[in-house]
Amino acid sequence: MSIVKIATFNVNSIRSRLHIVIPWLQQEQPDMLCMQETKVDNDQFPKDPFHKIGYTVLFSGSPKGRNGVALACREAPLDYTVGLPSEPHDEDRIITAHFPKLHLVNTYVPQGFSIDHPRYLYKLEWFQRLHDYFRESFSMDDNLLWCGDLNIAPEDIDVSNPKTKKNHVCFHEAAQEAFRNVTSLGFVDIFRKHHPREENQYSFFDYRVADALSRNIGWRVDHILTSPHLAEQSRAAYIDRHPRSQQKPSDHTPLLAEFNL
DNA sequence: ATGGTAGTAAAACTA
Repeated sequence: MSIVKIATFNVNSIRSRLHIVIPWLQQEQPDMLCMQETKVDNDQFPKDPFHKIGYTVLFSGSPKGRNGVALACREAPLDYTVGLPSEPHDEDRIITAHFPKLHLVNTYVPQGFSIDHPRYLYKLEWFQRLHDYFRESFSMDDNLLWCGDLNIAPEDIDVSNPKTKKNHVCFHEAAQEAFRNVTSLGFVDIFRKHHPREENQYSFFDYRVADALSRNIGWRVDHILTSPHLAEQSRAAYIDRHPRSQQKPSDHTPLLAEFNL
């Protein structure tokens, strides 16, 4: 049995965040780092810096220069796929990797723009398509882990001023319901398991809010969720605010979880 | 109540 450390981090452009991500990996030494919003097409992904510090890196971007997901790991997976099985595949939003001891799904869920916009409907449908993917392609009796920037704060406790955010696409009731529909398959929120009812724990701080970090005005929209059996093997979960204090930080900060596997 | 910043890129568009 060994400790397996898994992290998720919306890097908001991997090329602009290498000065944070590479030293952070060397210091924290997670077994797997799931990244979102890499904002780079596959032919331009900076894989050499990861290889030089002993990490394999898988990635799935697109020519659009937005979205993009990646997975850095100390040991390469048995195999991996990108995209959802249903149309449109959104290969720049989801990467699935199969390891000997667990199955990992790293997602960048659509943000939604505004609750009266077609992109919000797309977000709600995306959660449903993800639900169908989990139900059809995985067993909740396996060690299954779903993580990433899920663009949803599940409850009032997960945002600074819940009363002012009821119509925000990352807090609106319909989005919360669509998210709960996925977690109802049996997913356990690993951060909440270890910090029940703990307030002021956020993973996203809007650049446009002055001094958001020091005033702790943020959102908990990045998550690590697992099947019940894997949750029983979790030993810790924590948000690492340190990278948010670096030069040119991402607007998100890493979330980590440790498991006895 | 609006707009605030940072990324992609090369003017808006996205978050």
